[in-house]
Amino acid sequence: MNEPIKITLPDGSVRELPAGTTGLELAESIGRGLARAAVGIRVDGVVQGLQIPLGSDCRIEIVKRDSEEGLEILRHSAAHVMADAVKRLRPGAKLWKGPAIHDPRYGFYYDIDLGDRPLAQEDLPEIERLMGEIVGKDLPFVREELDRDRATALMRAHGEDYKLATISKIPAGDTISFYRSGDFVDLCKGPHVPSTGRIGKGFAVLSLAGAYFENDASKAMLTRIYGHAFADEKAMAQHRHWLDEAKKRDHRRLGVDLDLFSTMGELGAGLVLWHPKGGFVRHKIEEFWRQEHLAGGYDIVYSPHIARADLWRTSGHLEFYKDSMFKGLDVDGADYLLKPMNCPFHVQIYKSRRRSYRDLPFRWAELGTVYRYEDAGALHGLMRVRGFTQDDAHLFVRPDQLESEIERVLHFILHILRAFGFSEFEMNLSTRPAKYVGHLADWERAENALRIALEKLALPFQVDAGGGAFYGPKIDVKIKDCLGRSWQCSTLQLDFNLPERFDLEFVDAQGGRTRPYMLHRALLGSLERFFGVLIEHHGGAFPMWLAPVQAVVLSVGDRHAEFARRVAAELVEQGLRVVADVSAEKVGAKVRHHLFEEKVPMVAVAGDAELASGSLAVRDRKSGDIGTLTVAEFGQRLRTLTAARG
RNA sequence: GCUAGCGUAGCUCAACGGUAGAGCACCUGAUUUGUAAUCAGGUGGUUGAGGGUUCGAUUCCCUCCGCUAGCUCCA
Repeated sequence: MNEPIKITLPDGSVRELPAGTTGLELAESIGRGLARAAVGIRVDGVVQGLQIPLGSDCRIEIVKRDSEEGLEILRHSAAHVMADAVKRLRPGAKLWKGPAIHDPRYGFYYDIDLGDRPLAQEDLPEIERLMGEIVGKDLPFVREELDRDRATALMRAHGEDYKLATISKIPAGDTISFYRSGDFVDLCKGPHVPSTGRIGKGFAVLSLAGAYFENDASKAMLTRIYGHAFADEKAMAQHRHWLDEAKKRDHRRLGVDLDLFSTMGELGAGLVLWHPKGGFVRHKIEEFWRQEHLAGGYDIVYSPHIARADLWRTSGHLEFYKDSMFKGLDVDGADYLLKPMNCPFHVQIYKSRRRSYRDLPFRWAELGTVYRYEDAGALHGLMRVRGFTQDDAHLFVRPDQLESEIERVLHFILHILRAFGFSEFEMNLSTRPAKYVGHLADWERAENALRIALEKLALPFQVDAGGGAFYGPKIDVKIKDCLGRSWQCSTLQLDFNLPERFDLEFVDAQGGRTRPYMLHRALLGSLERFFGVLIEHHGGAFPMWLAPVQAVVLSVGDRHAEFARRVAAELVEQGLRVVADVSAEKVGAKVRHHLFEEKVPMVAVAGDAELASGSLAVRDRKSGDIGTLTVAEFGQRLRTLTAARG
């Protein structure tokens, strides 16, 4: 019998068990329910597999399958089982790697080289079925540690070329471990569930894609198979429901259904047509944006879509972003380029005359349409396009104004985003990368100013050390939509490059020349993209202030048509967006069409009773029947909701 | 750009070597309707484009364009 060891449980109680007891045996000794839910064990803070024997006194915590770490173990183990299933289906398949991932959409994947026998979407159910068989056999996951030579020999024997590459990258002295489940063996650090049965029934094989070996576009393209696994079938079903919900809110779908916008091959990929309804929403967004900017101390500027190549040479864009700029236009023998950014123009406005310290800061904003040659494969609906309008602004500030201007911009960003119904944000500070321009002292000061501004906001933020652009540090703001997905929209960036390249200066109080700090910022980012996010967030049902049609007056029969038209016209005269539907349809069909297909916020029925009393029977898309309102009350209600931006 | 897949009427889909069909939408007519689909009739497609194989191509092959899922990229 082994020496007893002392095991401290999370509640502080201590158990004595023989050394060599496995985590699973320990869990069983605590309780059967716990043992059933266990997928791993945290030993002195480190998560490991339940099959590993405990060697000495330790503090432990059982990792349950529905915890974040538990799910990771579950998903990672499911990835192994999936690879096992794929190898049964395609015996020559070579594995690369198959981790669990943190993404609301996917749980795990495995990158596999299938040679000349690729898998198709139709093969996924078969993979899932084979996984079910392997889970049903409840094969134990057995950990093996091998020295480098044996490890290499084992993988060579299995024809796992990619694993050989991985082994060669494992530093000398590190443990090389494998996990076996039945005949399947995989190079893997672990941890894994004790046996395949523990994966349970809450898993699915979801999709196929390509992925480069070692994430390098110059290397072989492997097949990536995505799957998901949850603690139980119910959670898996909920996830499927989430996927359905996301599909229903897809802005590309809603763009067609609600006639908001289109992109079509006839124009060229990644170019957007805003239809009247989408155009109206954009008009409202822009109207609000201009109003807030003017109130917020900005001046509005405009700049052209093209400029001489020289400008882009001076700015450095041609040097750094040539591949993503559209090819030049020949204008009377001179080379002109479509603008990928607005900043050089704003810089030129700055340079158009001598600037005094008394006039700074300048805050110049523009809804500037830019063109970027994005990779064809990167294009996606409105989210990633080749022509889009940035809600751009550039600030030229005196050194002593830097901190206060940064703070001001951050407040402004949140103010604007909140107006669109977003309330959750993720802030990210990106600092100096290895390759940078400008002076170290400027970088440090700027990073400090950004950090302090973030701290003052009292919103949590992440630091991406070294993640800044070569020309300056930045803060990015992501918004969370109603499905919990985050979208990067706002950005605030310092620029130490352009002021230098264009030799910007102002006359300071001593009559000397001083270089201003330059800040770029965008709030919505791209109007196209923001519109896409807005469509998905609201599921196409825009809030009253943005809705292209705010209400429809429905006549019950022909004798109410004139009344319905008159009421609609009256409300339109009051500045509301109301139309009458006097078609020969039943009321039910009209309600269905306007409220649920067109997603109009309100309908108002005009029948005999309403005609007699000059009122309307109002129904709200969200809250249902509101009752009878006079025409004046109805108009007032619409106005109130519009003003509330609700 | 890369890998895989897809492209048939405005939308959703059928036909898969033998000159293209349904539902919805749209138009017309009937119905006069009270809160999630009234009925009938009709219009509508050189099957993304071009080339090839074939007696014959929406169907098979090639190129291009576009789209989708990822990967790479994203000032």
